[in-house]
Amino acid sequence: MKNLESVGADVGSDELAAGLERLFAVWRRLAVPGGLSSTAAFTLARLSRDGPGRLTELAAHENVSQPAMTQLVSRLESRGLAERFKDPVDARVVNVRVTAAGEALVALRRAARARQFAEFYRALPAGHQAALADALPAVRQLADLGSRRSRA
Amino acid sequence: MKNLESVGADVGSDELAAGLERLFAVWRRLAVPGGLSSTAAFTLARLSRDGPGRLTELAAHENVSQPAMTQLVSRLESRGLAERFKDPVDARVVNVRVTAAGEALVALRRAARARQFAEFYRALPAGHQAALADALPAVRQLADLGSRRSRA
DNA sequence: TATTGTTATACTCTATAACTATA
DNA sequence: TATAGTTATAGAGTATAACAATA
Repeated sequence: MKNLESVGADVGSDELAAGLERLFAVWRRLAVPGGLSSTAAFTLARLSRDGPGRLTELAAHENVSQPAMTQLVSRLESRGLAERFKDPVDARVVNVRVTAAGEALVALRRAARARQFAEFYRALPAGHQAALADALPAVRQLADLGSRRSRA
Repeated sequence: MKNLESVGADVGSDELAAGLERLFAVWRRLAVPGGLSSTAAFTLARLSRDGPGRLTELAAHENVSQPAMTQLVSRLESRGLAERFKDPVDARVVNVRVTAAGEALVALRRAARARQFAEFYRALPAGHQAALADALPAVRQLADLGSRRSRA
């Protein structure tokens, strides 16, 4: 446990960011099935995780223009992975949800990535495996913090 | 410390993969300067980190076709971020290295991301910060394992 | 009038196929 | 012949601008 008032925390954060940057570079190259673009994959995963959402909200969340999201949703819809449905209180709004096929694909992709990640994980010494397991709650909270900010 | 022969290790790995998936969904949306495409950014960062490389090797490493890398390198070159140079022993080969301007941009982008990551990090309770700091060596080794496999 | 979403158009990035130069 | 890279061409994905419908 370190002194919280020292700059130690900040230095650790920079080094951690550098490590995650490298890990992400590895992560993004993992082979996954489905032939989805990066934005399509993340949008589908987010719909699966957080439930249906408005088109505009999805666009904002993925840092993409509204027309781009219109077309992305159309692509997902034509592949049967997601579908539009009307909003009960505002006729302008288009809501989007994942279909069963979409859920299945998300699960398939997640499993493929998890399988490859497990290979690396198993190659780590026990101490490192334990350290990662101990960091899982922190990782989750970081993800929560990041998701929350994006909706502000 | 857990029993290494149990399935506990695998379960931990799957949950970890799910947590990282969410963290990377946040990570990829962090605002960074420079207007580089995803592949351009990762290629430049990799050249900066691992030194010069052959064009074909870069294409393979980024999971991109050789023509795509030819054009990506041309774009980087026209922006002054990277440059081609001849191989001393094989005239067919094109080697690529980062320029000083390229290094500066990589550093700028890294710093921008680190700054935003630090915000989240500081919002974590001390215990979670410590857990992440303790996991840093494991994160680095995971990144090493992933990079190594891609060159096999 | 402001907001939500779509359509129209152009640009960037990528892949496949065909080509050139060197080994 | 095989390998390294480039050029040619086409398709996917995105942005900006202009539009339609609803609040």
